[in-house]
Amino acid sequence: MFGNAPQGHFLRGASQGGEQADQLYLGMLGSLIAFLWSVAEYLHNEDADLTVKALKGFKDILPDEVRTWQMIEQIARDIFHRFGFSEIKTPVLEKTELFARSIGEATDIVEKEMYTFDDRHGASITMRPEGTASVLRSFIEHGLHVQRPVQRLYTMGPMFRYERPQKGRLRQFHQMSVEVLGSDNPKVDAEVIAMARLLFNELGISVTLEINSLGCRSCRPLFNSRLVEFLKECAGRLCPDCERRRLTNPLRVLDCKNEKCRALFDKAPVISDHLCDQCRDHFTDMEDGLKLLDIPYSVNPFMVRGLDYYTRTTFEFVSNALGAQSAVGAGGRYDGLTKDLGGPDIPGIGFAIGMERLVLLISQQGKNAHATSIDLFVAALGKAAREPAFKMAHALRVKGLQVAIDHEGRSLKSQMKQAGRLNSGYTFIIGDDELEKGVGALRNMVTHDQSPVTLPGDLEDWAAKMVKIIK
RNA sequence: GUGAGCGUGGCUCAGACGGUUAGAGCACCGGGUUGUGGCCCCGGAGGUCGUGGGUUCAAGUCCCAUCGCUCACCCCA
Repeated sequence: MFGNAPQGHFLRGASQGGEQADQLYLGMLGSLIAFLWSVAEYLHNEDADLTVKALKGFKDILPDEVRTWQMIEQIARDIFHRFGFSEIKTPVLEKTELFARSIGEATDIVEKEMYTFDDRHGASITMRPEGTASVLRSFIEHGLHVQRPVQRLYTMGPMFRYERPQKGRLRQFHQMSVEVLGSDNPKVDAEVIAMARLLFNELGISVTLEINSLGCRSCRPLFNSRLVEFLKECAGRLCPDCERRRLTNPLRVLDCKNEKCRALFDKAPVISDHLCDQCRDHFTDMEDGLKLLDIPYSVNPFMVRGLDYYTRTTFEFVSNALGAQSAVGAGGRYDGLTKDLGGPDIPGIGFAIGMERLVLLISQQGKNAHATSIDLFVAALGKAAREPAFKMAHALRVKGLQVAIDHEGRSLKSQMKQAGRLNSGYTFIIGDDELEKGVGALRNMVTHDQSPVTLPGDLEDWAAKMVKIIK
């Protein structure tokens, strides 16, 4: 913003400073003009707003909203633990190769959405766009499959994708994701789906479940080639979007909302007709599992996932209250992925839930986070009371109470107001009178009862006594 | 990457056909109660009307540009 100001004027003036006084004078004048110039330029600069704002698509989660996040996380952890899952935390940065190999080179995520850059030694690294790849990398790297035949893991944290932000979609977003590694049993698929279902139920939000099977590496190619062939016959009669998708992402075409396209697709090949025997059995066994647990669902043969690693079971929890980004949670089976990442061939299934979308739903229909509250507000009146009050507040905090205190020397009325705002259970009032008598006033903020409490001789004993009264 | 809508105190928004000191509610601070919260009443602080330019005697209002936000396409959690 000072970029166009004349440069080097000071040096010029200084280096020739021995020559003549008026030259020095001219140099100083030049400096002054340059300074005024840059100030004027600064004042006229259209980017003169000096406030630094968050990056596009990156959002602050303010304290009020954090309470909702904490509630979600607490309920989620509780449920995951009930199902025998353990938390794992992996780094946000990984080698770019990890995602290229797992998600797929040709996917939108890898092609144009990743935050990828070279580190200081020129190695290509990427901020994770999703969680599964990292968890599997860690699983393989530490040989977790050796410790236990079936591992149940979950993780929570930020993910990054460079997309145009819109409702329910940010560049930094957060997921809770869950992985079961080491079993290809279809009942595990049903169990994992049931767990997600339970989480939505306990959060009080209504979502519908859609399931599908994408087949495996032996039967999907056949379906794919039939589909591509079919679409080739439709060429020219499809909507522009579909004409494009026909070549880039054939499965997506079947999901088109255009009526003319839909009419054409009546005769399109359907994945369920092309599943191999094992895949079909797997799917029906999973359906049986869902029925056994009374999990309602619908089969959506057009459901397609944007990550290449999915095989067989895929599923999505959708809501019509989210705008265009209707999926709150989604996942599927990814048998073969560990092998692709250079590890042993271990089957797996998992899902991810988008936190921001969950929060959006909860704000509309879900259960509210508890209001925050504290145990006690210590109100000190007058200079003499402040130091003892400060010591008492600390002693109570050491004993485990949630205590607030005001250091600004405000009026009692103002301090009472603060206590009310903080939802304090009690207020302890100490002023000159109380100091003199050695007795403070403990006010119950709910019943308005006020009772005298002797000021501490021994701080610790006193604090212990107070805890008994208040708790 | 493409398209549309919107930018006025911290938040939600009013501001007729351009016209003189730019308003309200919520929130905040103080007072009414010489030391007692939520309700009520009174007062206060807080805005270069996103930014730059243009038209005009006069621009929050009209025009152009630019930046930002939002929603949608695409794609995904």
